[in-house]
Amino acid sequence: METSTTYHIVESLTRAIVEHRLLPGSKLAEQKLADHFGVSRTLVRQALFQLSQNRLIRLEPARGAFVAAPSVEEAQQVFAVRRMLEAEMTRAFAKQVTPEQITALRDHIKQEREAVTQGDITGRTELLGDFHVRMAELMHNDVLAQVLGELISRCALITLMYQSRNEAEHSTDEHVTIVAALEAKDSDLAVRLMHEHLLHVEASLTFDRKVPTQDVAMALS
Amino acid sequence: METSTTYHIVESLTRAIVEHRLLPGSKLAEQKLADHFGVSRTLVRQALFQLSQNRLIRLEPARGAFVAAPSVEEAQQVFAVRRMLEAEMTRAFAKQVTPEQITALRDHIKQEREAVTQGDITGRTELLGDFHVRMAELMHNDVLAQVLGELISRCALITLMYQSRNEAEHSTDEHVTIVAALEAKDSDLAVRLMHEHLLHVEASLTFDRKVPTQDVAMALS
DNA sequence: GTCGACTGAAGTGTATACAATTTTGCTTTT
DNA sequence: AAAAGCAAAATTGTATACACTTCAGTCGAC
Repeated sequence: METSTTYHIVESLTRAIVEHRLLPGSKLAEQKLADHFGVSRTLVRQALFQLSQNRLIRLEPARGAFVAAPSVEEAQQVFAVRRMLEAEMTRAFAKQVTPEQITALRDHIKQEREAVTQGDITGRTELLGDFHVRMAELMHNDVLAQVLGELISRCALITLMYQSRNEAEHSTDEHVTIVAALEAKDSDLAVRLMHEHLLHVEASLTFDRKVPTQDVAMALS
Repeated sequence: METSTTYHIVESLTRAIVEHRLLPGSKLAEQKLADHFGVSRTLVRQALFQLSQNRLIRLEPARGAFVAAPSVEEAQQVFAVRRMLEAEMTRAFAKQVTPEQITALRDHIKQEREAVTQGDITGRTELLGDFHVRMAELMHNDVLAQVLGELISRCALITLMYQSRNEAEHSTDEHVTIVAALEAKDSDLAVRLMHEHLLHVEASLTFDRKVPTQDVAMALS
């Protein structure tokens, strides 16, 4: 089936949503999008369906597509799942870790730092999430990498909404300590650090919840 | 957007694939399906896209849709993820278990036994998988239930291919012991039993691998 | 003045038409 | 006889047309 044109629309809309150029609750009219991208509604509908699978928009029958306004409760559930999954992933990783893997993770952390210092908000959020996916990839388990990727992108909207620069730096620091524990093959420590890391990230999200912002945005659209 | 008609097509094709009335590798021509269901290609294409997300078919650009032939390696990766996720799920479940939850799980096991004794192969495979999803639902974590459901349906094809009646009975027995450990709030035991249970299921799949069957089917179609 | 029904505009859901690609079978060549 | 090339048929990809639902605004009744 088709991929490239539809994929381009998906990417474009994803960026717009994730960069908050499209606010939660906004209506995404098919014809307007079709005109904007210079294609027919057919391709737009394919893209919208794909975005709905990514939870970035929600589709209401006969009413159309709307930018998703993920609830904090859903994000908490996602983090509960991530703690379950990533704790055990970390344990398995520590048991089969190689020097090359450590190097790869340290390289990744370097990229994180650059994004944080340069104030690249979208980039840093993506990289902070990719650290976890990178671990899965280094274990050569594609399924794990994909499931984890879906979980992370599922609350990317929320993460972006609430994450401050301070917290981003803190996350990178924690990544460093996790890699250190992995290098030392101290699996119990690595697992504990990963668990706490995910608790910290979740806590930073739920603290300063700006729920009103969402609702106002919805009302205005 | 639309749901009911497309959903019907998805369900119908899913059953056909899972019941091996459509063999792995078979071509799914859009017009033929459209004629069969009495709808236009538009709805068929929507259904096919959805099935590709469920990994039941794979879409090749400009070539069409084919029933998926999942590899044993992929199934092994799925089971690795399930062990990570479900071990921790079981631990969390044991810590907050209520008598009502135990009753619900025992009810489910009763259904499993009926399907097994009646020789309902498709039903029993579905129910054996649903036991695990049921646990997630009883924890009131919708995200967990959904992720687990996707993982399980992802290798439903393989499970169906290789599971014997003996193994189905064994699985039900293990479910019983897991529930018993949960009732006793022995979380370490429950976790260990769940872990071993998943190892057993995976082992039963990889033992008598009939890989040639797949390839022949693909060649013939 | 407010609430409710009606009417037209706008938007989604499905079918069909057309364009582009792939597949197939025949012909031709070596 | 086997392989390569070509043309027609079949199939997928995209656009458009039409039906049906939802939404907005107005008019009328109370």
